[in-house]
Amino acid sequence: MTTQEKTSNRRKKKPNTDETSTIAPVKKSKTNMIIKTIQTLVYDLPGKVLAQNLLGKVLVRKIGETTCKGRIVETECYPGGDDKASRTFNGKRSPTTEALYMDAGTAYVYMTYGMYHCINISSSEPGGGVLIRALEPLEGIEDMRKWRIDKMKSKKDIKTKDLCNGPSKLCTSLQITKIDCNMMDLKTSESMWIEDDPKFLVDEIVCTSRIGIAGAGKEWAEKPYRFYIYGNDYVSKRDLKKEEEIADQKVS
DNA sequence: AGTCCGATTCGCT
DNA sequence: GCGAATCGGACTA
Repeated sequence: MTTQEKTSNRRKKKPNTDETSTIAPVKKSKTNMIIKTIQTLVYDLPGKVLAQNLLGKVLVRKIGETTCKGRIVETECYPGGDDKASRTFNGKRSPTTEALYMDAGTAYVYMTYGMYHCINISSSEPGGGVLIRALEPLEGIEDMRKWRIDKMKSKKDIKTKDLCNGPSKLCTSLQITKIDCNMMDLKTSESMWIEDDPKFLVDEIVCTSRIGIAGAGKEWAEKPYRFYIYGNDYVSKRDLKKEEEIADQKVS
């Protein structure tokens, strides 16, 4: 099957209307073959739910003939409204944040520190989005490495583990830029989308505070709006104390 | 027109 | 661990 055929199949799938799960039900036919009803992901959910649902899913990026894939292992939600850390705090609108007010499942890509990009996926709240903070590289790894090293002065080698363990690292690795990807509809785009991976089970989710938003003040900086896959080695910053607590619970 | 600053990363100490 | 890099856009006057 060509990649184009795969893409067209993917787009024919029916949307999942069950808000509590995005895992496809597995049915058995008369011949006892397993028929899997693969569904497109549901994006129209509150950021806090979407952020957790996205864990374990696979972000796919096509650049020309190259396909890169990475499993989403770390996210943060920025729900807007009274969240001071959100760029859409108090419903503030500007040309740059417009993607966050668009249909859930729209990519919001912005430049930060004058040289890096970050990607969010808009959620159901007006002005709400989920930041993708880290991926486990799965496919196209050598291309990711090449693009990352190209951008560095030192040109020194990068371990696979370090290719996508940060929001701007993953954008560089997957060539996600504002000019190419902002306002992209991930439900219909042919160059970037998210796939379910029903074989991959998220064992446990670690929930902790968001990173790099001290300026928003203590109350909002401490909100438990960051989520990552427990024990995962591709996460940008692990909270080992939280992980220990989870480990203790598992034992008892 | 001028100022200020960031949802980060890199390279060096 | 710390400071520099680097620039678009929001905000002020």
